[in-house]
Amino acid sequence: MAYIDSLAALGDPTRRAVFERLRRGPKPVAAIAQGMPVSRPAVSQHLKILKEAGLVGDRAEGTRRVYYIDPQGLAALRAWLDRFWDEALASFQVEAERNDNTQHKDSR
Amino acid sequence: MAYIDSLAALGDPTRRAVFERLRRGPKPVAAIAQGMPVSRPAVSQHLKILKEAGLVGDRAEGTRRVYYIDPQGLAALRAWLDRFWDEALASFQVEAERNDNTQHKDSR
DNA sequence: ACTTACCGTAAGTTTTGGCTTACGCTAAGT
DNA sequence: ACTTAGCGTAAGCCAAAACTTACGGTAAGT
Repeated sequence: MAYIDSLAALGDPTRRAVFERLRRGPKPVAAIAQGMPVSRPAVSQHLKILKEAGLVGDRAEGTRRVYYIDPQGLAALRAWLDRFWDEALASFQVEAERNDNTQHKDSR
Repeated sequence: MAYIDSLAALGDPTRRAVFERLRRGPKPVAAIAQGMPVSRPAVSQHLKILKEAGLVGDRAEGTRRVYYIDPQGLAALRAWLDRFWDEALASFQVEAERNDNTQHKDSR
């Protein structure tokens, strides 16, 4: 259940900020931490969690570590959300019809 | 930015469990808390946060409060995710082409 | 009217988890 | 070889937040 870790990971504001900084393309850690209100080690810790959640990947590039968004993690989250959406909407529909049947007299 | 609150809300495991119990349709609080490892007041507090995030709605039904999933909250989350998906995939594509250009000699 | 079922909220406690500082490792440059 | 840049990890601290117990309030049933 990768979507579970994804939601837990994206639940934190700073972690979401880290994640969104990779939206435009891969970045080394120092570049991500640049201008952020937290220290670089803090960013590293967040990246670790994001990686465990399958949301980002990393590669070594000399002495620096370049992180990038892993489309698979996003895909898993999207899949969960879509499935949830369908089910919720279906039950919503069912209940709407149920209300139509029970209220015979008046619209309002 | 409703999606922010949505992600923060769904970040907690028990809150996600509460939310998922409403997937099949509306339920009163006691029914939601039924069989959960936490107390009923805890569930109430989680429902409050889910409501503030726009993920659930509630209506009074006699002495009980029936909670249900609010499609709008899910829609906001989906919108954010889709937008993010597009951007991330685009930058991913760009980088893939960049790699093709820099490696002239050999595949792999 | 009295009781009971159902629920929200307050207060207080405990636990989670995010952050910093300190340290160690590897790769590259001189 | 020595230095420097770039990161990851450990230890410890602290604030946020999740949970429990206790209480009060409303609606329905008797």
